[in-house]
Amino acid sequence: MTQRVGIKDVARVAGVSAATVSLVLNDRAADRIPPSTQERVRRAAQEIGYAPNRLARSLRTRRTHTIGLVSDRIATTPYAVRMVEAAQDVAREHGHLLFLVNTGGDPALEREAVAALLDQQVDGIVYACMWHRVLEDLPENLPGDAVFLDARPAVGGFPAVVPDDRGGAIAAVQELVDAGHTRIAFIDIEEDPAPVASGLRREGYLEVLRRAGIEPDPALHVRGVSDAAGGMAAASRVLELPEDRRPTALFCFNDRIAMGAYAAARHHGLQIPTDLSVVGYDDQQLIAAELDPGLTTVRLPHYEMGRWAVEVLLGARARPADDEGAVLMPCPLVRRDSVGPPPTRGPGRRRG
Amino acid sequence: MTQRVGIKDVARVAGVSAATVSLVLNDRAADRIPPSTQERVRRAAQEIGYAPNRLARSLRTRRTHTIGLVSDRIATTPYAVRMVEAAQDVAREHGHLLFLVNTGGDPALEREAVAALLDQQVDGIVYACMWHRVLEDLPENLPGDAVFLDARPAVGGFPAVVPDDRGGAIAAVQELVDAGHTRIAFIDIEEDPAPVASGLRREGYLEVLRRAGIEPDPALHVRGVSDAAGGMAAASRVLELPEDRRPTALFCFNDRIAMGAYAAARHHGLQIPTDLSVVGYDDQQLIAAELDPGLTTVRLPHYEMGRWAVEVLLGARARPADDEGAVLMPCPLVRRDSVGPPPTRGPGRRRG
DNA sequence: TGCGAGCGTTAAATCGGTTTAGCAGACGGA
DNA sequence: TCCGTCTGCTAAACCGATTTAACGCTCGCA
Repeated sequence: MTQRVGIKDVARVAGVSAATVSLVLNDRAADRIPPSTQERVRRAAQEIGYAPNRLARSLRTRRTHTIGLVSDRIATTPYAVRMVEAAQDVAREHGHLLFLVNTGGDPALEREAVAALLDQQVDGIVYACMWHRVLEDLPENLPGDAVFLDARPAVGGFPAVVPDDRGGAIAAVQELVDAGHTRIAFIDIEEDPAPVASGLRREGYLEVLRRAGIEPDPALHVRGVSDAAGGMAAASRVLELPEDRRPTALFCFNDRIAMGAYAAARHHGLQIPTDLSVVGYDDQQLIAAELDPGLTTVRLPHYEMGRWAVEVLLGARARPADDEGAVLMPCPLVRRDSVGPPPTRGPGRRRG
Repeated sequence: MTQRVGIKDVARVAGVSAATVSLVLNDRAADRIPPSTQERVRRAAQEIGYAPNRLARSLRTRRTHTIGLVSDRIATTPYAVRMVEAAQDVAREHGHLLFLVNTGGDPALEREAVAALLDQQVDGIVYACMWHRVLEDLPENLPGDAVFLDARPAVGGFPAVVPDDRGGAIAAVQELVDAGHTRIAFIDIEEDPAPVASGLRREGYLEVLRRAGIEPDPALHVRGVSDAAGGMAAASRVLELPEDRRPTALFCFNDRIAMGAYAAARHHGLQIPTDLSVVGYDDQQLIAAELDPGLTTVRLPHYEMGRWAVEVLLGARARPADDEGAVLMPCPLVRRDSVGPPPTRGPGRRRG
């Protein structure tokens, strides 16, 4: 695993000094060294397969061309994995290597991870979370130029990017309103404390209703445990409402809830999308694309956010001003086959 | 992001030389330096918050305490993500940092990634694949002490770990036989070339039938595209067989296929597990645990394999002998609720 | 002949540690 | 008193690159 050939070997073969080799290979030679010598050096390097020891280089230049991604669990759960992919892609595009550290959210481990990365002289650190979070306590050794991904520190001054959950919810619910629905339930998740996304998506939901002049019905906002079983239970509750209060469409907090909603619909003999329309959130490939019919949902822009974070970190994208707050990345609607017009025979439209 | 305090600062504060500081902090002082001095040095280091620059240290010691994980896509797909988690865990336990590189399977990128890691002087490289694969061509610059994860190089000499697909299939099908089934279909996937796992799981399937004295019925081995729709189509084909040839149990190549099999069962008015038993493979949380009823499946030991690979790489676990071939990691059966005895009224048992 | 300028190249310092060889001083024994 | 040993510490080399200051040479010109 040791580096065989060094710059001195190249120098010897080319019949010049190590300094010349360095100059040539780093294109600092410009007009100081004649093309003939440059050619000789390059050929020698090529010939003996020279590749500079990046450690030595970094020690001198104080730039390692490495960055660290410290996350709670994103690299180890199937949810937000594309953020890692994006981070890696951008790193590679800029000739950087990516250190990955998972902390499981343990503050002590986080501190330790940041310290280890700093000891390695990384050029920058991205602090990423699996879900949209607001962070009260940060590792106190986090460098000032860290960038936050899918998380927003309570204190200002750090660039941060989070999904536009409110906007995504608006798109989702608008899709249902556009299809003619007026009785739209929001199958939220039950968690304490309520996740940031929950509040924001609810806001979006209410916003669309308001714009459409639909009076929100508190009975249509239910909560369930965030899995298919929970979604099934919660969805059942609204589907069992008396016919005139029953929703014709469900906006589900996430795709797993939606998966449960599908089961509930089956249970109640309702066909999707003929009798009931469903929209999810997250666009989880393993669910949304595999359900039958395919689930219309909102995509979390993990890849885009990952790119943004590392691009800002590496200076390839302008750092937002300190007082700008977190950047909101749009969540696009992904249309599949779970939305249709409300059933004509069913609970009719009231105002829409 | 620069390191403020260096070893010289500690030396100055403690009133000794840098050499002494180094000796003390690396516990090479033993009996050469009196406790009082050691104490003084340590206190000074603590006081000014000294942490050694790992780059400089590595340059001298020729050990970076970093390893590289180059993979096709594991870090960016929800499937085998736990391998990354394991790799990271083991790395941390041994005081190492993990470089992550995804190549998407592109040989040029792979070569480039390996080169970049070697330039960084990593202590070792794990070459990982998303699925159990046999590799014909390796990046030619891969160091001789690389370890393979979920992949087996065609050439020998490299430690490698893969899942025991044959054993997992045996456990799965045995579970069905033990429940009393004799007509068991294998819903395989259709891919060209056939994945290694496909052949191995088929072997396991046939092995159990043989042991149980059940004549394999070629009509019960069908293939479909590897997603829920494909699984539904393929499962439908066997469920539409005449009643006396129809299977009472399905062994599905993976959980997505099984998800489709659930849909097919519903379509044919069959209740799981009363009318039809189903076993999957992979134990994909998003599917197996969320289906209703919960899917009995076989777990791919991603975490265990990831640990194994990095432990071997770091010498924490004995390297298998060169002629041993790939290590087979057991795939445990995960019992949930999709297996029951065959229906009594249904297609009866023939020999079992 | 002497001098300055420009050209091509390199010696040497540097980054921040580790490691080896050895120095200075105290002490003990002959 | 002298020598050897032991104790406690440090100077200096080293890892492998980058970077700066400057050297030697040639050439042109006065």
